[in-house]
Amino acid sequence: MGKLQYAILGLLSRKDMTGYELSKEFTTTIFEFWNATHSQIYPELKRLNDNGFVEYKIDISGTSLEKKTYSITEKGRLLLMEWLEKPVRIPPTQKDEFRLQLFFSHNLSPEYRIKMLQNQLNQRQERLQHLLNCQKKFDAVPSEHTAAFSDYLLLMGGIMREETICQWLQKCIDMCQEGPEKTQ
Amino acid sequence: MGKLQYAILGLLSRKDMTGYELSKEFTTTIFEFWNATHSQIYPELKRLNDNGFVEYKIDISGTSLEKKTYSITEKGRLLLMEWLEKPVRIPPTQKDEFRLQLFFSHNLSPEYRIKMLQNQLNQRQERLQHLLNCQKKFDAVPSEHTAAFSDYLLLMGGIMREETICQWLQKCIDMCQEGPEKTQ
DNA sequence: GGCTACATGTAAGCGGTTACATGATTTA
DNA sequence: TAAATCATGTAACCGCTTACATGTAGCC
Repeated sequence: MGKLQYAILGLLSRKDMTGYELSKEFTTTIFEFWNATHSQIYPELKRLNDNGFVEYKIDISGTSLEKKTYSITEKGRLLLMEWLEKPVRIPPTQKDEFRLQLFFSHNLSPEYRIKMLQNQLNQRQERLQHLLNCQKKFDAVPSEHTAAFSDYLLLMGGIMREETICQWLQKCIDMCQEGPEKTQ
Repeated sequence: MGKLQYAILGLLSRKDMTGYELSKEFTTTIFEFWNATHSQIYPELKRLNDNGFVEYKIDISGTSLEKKTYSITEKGRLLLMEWLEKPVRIPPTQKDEFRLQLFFSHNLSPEYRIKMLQNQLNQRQERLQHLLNCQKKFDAVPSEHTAAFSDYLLLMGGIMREETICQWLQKCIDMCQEGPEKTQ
């Protein structure tokens, strides 16, 4: 049932990697929609190996440092495909601390509510800028079936999402400012 | 550090409630951005009570059924305010199984990729429709400082988010269909 | 009388985070 | 030679889910 195994199998389906390299992939490439640290990854790799979904060969770098380079097996590829073909129900809840705060913000002064909205807006604009910079690295839309095509779709989704959140936050700020101005 | 306590304190700041009623709030009112079941709520209420953040009085309904109606204390209100005033960093990762699948979808046939995108689109459209129905219940924008105003802002955000996700998914489908058509 | 909703708890297990623990290699 | 990075593991703890467990009240 655990999803981490599919994330690992998926990454290994793109490229053979060590546990260390996998953990870097989690914090750099796919951190927007999944993450894991080495303390989860190493035990999971052991489990996947025990069940025959991955295998590894040991490389020696330098004189004695052992590296386990993992690759996905045919059995692992079947498990990955099985999961990919299974339709996913969108979860009813996406936990979001900021939204929770906003929901209870009637306890706050109007200035403070605007302050917290502005703070979120700044952070979202920063993230949007970062994603737009990532998009610049693509000089054209990658052709289908390449791994880069999926990257592009996900990046596009991220940009659209951040843009909308920024619009929403701005609209919230505007609505909060309308009130006091009218009464003055 | 646990956020559940703030969710409970926030709900109790709106209205005195029993643990049972709280659990219903989680599954009906705020389920979009937080959730919890009674097996988490009851122990948490006990902890909050032990620390003086909430208190309760026992009501008897019928002849013998005991209900503990909880209310937030002054100390609890201070803790809630402290949290509300603390700026929240947006988390780097929002786990999303569908995006993870899409990221590895180069292993899939083009038809299957479109199928999974279409499936998500259907689900998102359904949710959007539901949120739009909720919005109809507001015949006007509630005035600031009322609890309903926050409800409205959150609902607006949900609608904007779902609309954008639908647009994104549609765009993904279009881009996946462009390729094959060209080659035919 | 039977079903659904009301009402309150505990326990086992899982996924995930943080900290503990060790050692080699590379680079400044 | 000291620091950063590479590399692999384990352990304790926490939040959350699922299941266990019990009993009352209201409705058909």
